[in-house]
Amino acid sequence: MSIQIGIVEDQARIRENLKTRLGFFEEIEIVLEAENADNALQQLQKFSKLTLPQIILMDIEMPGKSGIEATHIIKKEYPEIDILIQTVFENEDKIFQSIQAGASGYLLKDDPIKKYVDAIKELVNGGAVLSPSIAIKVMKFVKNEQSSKVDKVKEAQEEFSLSDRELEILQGIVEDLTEPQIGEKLFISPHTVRTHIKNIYKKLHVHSRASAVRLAIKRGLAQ
Amino acid sequence: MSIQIGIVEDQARIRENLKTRLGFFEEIEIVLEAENADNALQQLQKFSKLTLPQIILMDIEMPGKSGIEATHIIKKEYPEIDILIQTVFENEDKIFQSIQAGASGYLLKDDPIKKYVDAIKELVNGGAVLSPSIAIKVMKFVKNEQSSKVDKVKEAQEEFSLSDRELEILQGIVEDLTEPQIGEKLFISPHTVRTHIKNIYKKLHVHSRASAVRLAIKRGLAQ
DNA sequence: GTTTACATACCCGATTCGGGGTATTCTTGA
DNA sequence: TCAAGAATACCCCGAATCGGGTATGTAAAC
Repeated sequence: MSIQIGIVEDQARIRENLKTRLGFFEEIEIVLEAENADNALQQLQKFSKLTLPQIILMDIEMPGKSGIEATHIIKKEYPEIDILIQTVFENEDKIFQSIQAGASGYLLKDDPIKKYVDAIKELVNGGAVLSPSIAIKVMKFVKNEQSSKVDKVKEAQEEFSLSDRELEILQGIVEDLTEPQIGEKLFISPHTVRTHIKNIYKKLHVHSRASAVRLAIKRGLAQ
Repeated sequence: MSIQIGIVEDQARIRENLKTRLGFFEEIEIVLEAENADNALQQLQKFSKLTLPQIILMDIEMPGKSGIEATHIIKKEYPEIDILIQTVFENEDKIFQSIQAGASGYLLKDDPIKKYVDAIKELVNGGAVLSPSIAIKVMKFVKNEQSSKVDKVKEAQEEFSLSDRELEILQGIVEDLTEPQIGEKLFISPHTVRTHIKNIYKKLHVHSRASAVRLAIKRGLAQ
């Protein structure tokens, strides 16, 4: 039972090349080819549910709708189709937009055809495939999203040159404590709290509690 | 020039198995083997900078320090060493902890040896490698982290039963506009703004701008 | 010794906010 | 028709914040 795939690629030379080379693999059957997204979408309408391609190789840069937009639409109307992006783009924008659109794989155009075949097989088995240079960017993203909370606070504290005391006062602001309440908590006069707040606002370049809270949360100074 | 690797794995049978099978590849040279993290760290101290292994195959579950902890330490003291996790664990906890610790690859123990060799080569070339069933989890994570901003706002708006107008007023609060300024912007009286704010606070269960801003940002109602 | 940063403390007037209310009109759904 | 929600508008008053200042003492670095 061969794997039915589609190829969406605006450049005829590349499309024919892919078709030819993938055609050598008897476990792969090309059932759709399109030169742009709209053409692909039109063709998809003519398939019955049972004969839809299982995987579509999708270019990104095409006239009319981009491959990313097409991915959005296909994943919405045909969720069972897996999209394997094939592209020259290694920049993070395109990578993350593709993932967001629902792509299950991201290969580069200069990856060897063997990699394409392996990827197609993995996708059919419910996995995902990332070219190594893409995988490293994705892992970096994951690492950054999960940076230790403590480290982030320290970094931001340094960025804004806040003293430890000022960070404590800021925490009181974020918790919506009044000046006297912060004073009570830290065993200082409300007047002292007021003075610290003025200094904090100066360092953060804000003029109100609302702004201070917003910045503190967005920049990792508080939760 | 062969690739120098290390193997850290507590189970002797698996360690020997890996060693034997990888030993068949002449582009790979095993220069370190350890039954646990501490042993590996001790051995690493005896290498000169020039002879350190380029890649370490790291198990996760071991007595004493886990492979994840060891990865942390190694990436800190020997940042040029790439860590390839080899493990039975497919759960997200372990995946993300490993990535956070600095691993460049994550393979499963039942992946074929060919995949190990390919992964080793890719890591040396500066890429990263994820087993397909791991890649799909990572991509899901990325997709979730990047959920459409518009969708999130709508969901949260519904969660708090805010009207469209109330959402606009809340945006004005987040932007630190005064009541008269919000009124000017939306062509209504400051009194009207005041009334909307009261309604918003009731729905959000807050009592101040600071709290409203904090909640709005944390819950996706505003940026 | 001097300077800077930090922590502490205080005063004052102006402004805004917050919460207690009041009210009318329009739209939608039962 | 009625009720509820939304949008609009207004009053009152006390509380709290904000920004302009003032000041002293300590510690560390030059």
